[in-house]
Amino acid sequence: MAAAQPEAQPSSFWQVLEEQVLEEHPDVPRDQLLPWEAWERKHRKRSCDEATTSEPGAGSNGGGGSIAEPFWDALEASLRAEHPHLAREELLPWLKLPRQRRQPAAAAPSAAAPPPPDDTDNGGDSDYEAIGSEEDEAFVAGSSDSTRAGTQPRAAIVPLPDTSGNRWASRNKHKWQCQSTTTKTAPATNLFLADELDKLAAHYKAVGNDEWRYFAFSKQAKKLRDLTWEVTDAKQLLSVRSFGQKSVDKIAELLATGALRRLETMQSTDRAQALAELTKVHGVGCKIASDWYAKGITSVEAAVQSGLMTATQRVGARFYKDLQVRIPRAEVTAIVDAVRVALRATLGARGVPAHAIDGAGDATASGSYRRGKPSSGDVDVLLCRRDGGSDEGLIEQILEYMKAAGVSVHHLTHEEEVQRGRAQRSVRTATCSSYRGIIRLPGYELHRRLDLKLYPPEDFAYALLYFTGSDHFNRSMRHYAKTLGYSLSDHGIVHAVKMAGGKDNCVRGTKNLFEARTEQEIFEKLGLQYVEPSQRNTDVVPIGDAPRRLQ
DNA sequence: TGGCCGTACTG
DNA sequence: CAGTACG
DNA sequence: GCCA
Repeated sequence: MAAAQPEAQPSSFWQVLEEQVLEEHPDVPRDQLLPWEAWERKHRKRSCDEATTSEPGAGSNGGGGSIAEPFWDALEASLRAEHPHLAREELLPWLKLPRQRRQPAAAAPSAAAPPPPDDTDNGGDSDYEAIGSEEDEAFVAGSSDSTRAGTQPRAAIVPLPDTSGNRWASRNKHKWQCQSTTTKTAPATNLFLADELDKLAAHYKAVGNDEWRYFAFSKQAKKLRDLTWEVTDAKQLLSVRSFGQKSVDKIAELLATGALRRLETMQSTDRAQALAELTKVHGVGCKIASDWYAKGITSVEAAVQSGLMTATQRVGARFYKDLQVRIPRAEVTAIVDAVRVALRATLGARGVPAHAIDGAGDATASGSYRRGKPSSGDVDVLLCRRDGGSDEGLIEQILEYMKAAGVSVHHLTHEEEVQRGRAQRSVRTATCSSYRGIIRLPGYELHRRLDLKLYPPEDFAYALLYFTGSDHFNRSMRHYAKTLGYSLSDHGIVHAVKMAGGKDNCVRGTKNLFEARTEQEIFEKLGLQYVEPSQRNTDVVPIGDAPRRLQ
C-alpha cells in the first residue's frame, strides 16, 4: 500500500504489520489478513492505492462448501425469528457481498473472479467472496425471493431452527430494556459528567500507579449514567454512595467551567498520551506500556516495529482500530446466533440426534447485551452442554465450524500451540473453558471481540450471573457475599475466611455450598433482592437481615 | 487506617 | 510468578 | 478515589 507516494515511509506501521502477519499466516487470504486496508479507505481520506493488488485470493480458504450452506440457512432463520420486521438486506448483510459460496462443490471456480464492482469501501475486505464465485443468484433465489424488492420478507419464511438454546432470552424478552426500542435516555448533563469522569478513570488506568482511583472514578461514571435525575448542583451527589467531597469538587468545577483543569494538564503529557494509545491494544496494560515507553516507544506503530509484541498483542494490534467501535445490538444478535447455530451443528456432528439437540446444549447471550444495552463493546456468549457429553474441544470445534462457513476468526487465547501444552496440566480446563477472540461475519465491516465461556450445567446459574455483569455489580455482590463469610464466583458459593494481614488474606473453601438452578436462587440465598439484568449497573441491595448461614 | 472480586489465560 | 483480561 |  501507499506504494506510489513519495512521502510514504519506506516501512509504515501497516507495512511492517503486514509483513509480520503475512509471514505468520502464509496460507490465509490477504483480505482476511489486512482488514485495515478497507478500514483505512473508509475512515481516512482518500486511499493512496487505487490499484488494489488484484489478489488471486481465490480458492485457498479451505473447502467447507458442504457445511457452509446449512449454516447460513439456519442463521438466517434464527435471525428472522428474532427480527421479523427487519428488511432482508438489513437482516442478512452478507447477501450484499458480490459473490457467495454455496457452490455445488463441483462448480468450476469460474476463473478470475471479477473485481467486486463495489463502489468505495468494503472493497476487497471479504475473505468470504474468495471462496466461491457465481451463483449468488442461486443463493438468493434459493432461500427466498429477490433481495432487491427489499422490504417484503415474503410470507411463509423460516422453518425455524429453534432458538430455544437461548431459553432465558426467549422467556424474558419483554423485560429487556431495549426490546421496547425506547432506550432510556439519561440527562445530557449526567452523560457529560460521566464522560469526564471516565476520562479521569481512563487516565489513571493507562498510567497505572493508582488502580483505586481508576476504580472509584469509573464507578462514579457508571452511576452518573444510571441516574434518573439530572445533576444540577454537585452537592446533590454527596448523598449518593461512592461520591465524596473530592469528586463533588471536581464535578462542581465541571458544571461551572465545562472542563477539569487538572485532567487536561495530566492528559497533555507525552507519557500520558503514549500510554493511552498503547494500552488500547488488547494485551497491553499499564505495566507493559510503561515498559515500552521507557524504551522510547510512544505509539502502536512503534511498538509493532519494535518486535517486542507477543503473539496475542500482535493480533490485538492488527484489529485495535476496529475494536474501538461499539457494536450495534442487532449485530450482537447476529454473532450470538452464529455461535448458537455452530454449536448445534457441532453437537450434531458429535452424534447428538437432531431431536435431542435442543436440550443438549445452549448458547446464551450475556454481558451488556443481556443487560439490555443498545450497543456493546464485545459479544459474550455463555455455552453449556447439558446432555452429559464431553465438553472437550467444543469451543475449538465451534470456531472451526464458523471459520469453514466463511466467518473470519482470530484467536487471542487458545492459539493452537498453547492449547496443547495447556491440555495436560489443568484438570479444570476440561470442564470450564474461557475463550477470547476476534471475528467478523461476512458482509459486516468491522471485526468484533468475541468471548466464549463454557461451563458444566451445575455452574450455569452462577456463570450466567457472572457473565451478565456489570463488572461493578459483580464486585459489589461478591464484596457483599464476603461480608457474610462467603466467596461468590462464577462456579458457586464457598466459605471464605478472612485472615489478618497480608494481601492474600482470604482463605476459601472448595466445596460449593449451594447448588443454584437460577440466578434468583443465588440472590435469595445471599439475602439479596433479585435484580433484573437491565438493572445491574449499580450496587446490590440487601433485604432485611442478611442470613448468617446458608442452609 | 487499610481494604477495595474472583477467576482464567499468557509467557 | 506478574501481567492482563473478563463480567 | 471512597468507605468502614
